[in-house]
Amino acid sequence: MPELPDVEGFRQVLLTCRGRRSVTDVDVRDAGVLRGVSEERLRKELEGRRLGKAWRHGKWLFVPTGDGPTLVFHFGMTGSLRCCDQEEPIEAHDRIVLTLGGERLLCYRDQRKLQGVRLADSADVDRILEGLGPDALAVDRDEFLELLSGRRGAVKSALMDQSVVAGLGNLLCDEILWRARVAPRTSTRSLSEKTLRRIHAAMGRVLATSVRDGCVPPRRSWLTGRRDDSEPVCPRCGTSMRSTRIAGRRTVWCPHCQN
DNA sequence: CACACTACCTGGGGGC
DNA sequence: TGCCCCCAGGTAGTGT
Repeated sequence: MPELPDVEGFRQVLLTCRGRRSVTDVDVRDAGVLRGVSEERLRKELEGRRLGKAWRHGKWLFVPTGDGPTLVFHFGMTGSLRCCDQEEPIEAHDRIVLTLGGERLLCYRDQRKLQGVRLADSADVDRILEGLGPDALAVDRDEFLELLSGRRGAVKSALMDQSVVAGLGNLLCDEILWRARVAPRTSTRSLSEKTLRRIHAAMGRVLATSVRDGCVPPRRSWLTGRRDDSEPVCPRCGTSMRSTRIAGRRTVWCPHCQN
């Protein structure tokens, strides 16, 4: 599920989970989501510390803990973060549950465990950021053109590459290219500057709406709202949409609008 | 270096 | 009903 807009929503969950209460309990219900940190160390480092102001880069979420290490979340394809009262039931996929201020629960839920939770010192944080391009929400037009220049492969592959631009995932890329009327397999190198600008503009609009909604909205007027139909048609022109695999991911596009 | 492909996990759905 | 295979909004590792 989580692409930039979803993770931005999880950041809001942290910011609004009743201020910055200190961690009073750390319940690791499935150590399979811990990356490079033991259950014992996670508990030791977090208990008694206050969660600072969360920040996000691409699909990564960073939570400083006062003078301690930074708590780092990545949500893979199925992760989420929620804040609830202690009375609410813990579900099977709630892998880590933090108690804040003795009363609120912060639950890291993730079915597939493709990614996970880690503790990072500042060097670790730098290492993560080094592998990422600029955040998709912060890339201006000129920088976008620069980032995509010299790329040979499919434009969708370039947009999906987190080291180029951070935050775009499979749904966002299809949505952006559909809105910009560019076929996903088009070689990046063959795109005119004008077309690249159109993609950048589409990225901005798609992200703005998606961040507001906390996800890429499955509206019927969007490609995302059609892609799971048994026989999807383009919301713009009614043409049957095509489906293929690019960069290992299912890719849906309109052969009429996007070419 | 740029790119493509697979493995890593779990669970839901379709076909037989 | 059970089993098997495929698929799913991500990334790291490996090979070309």
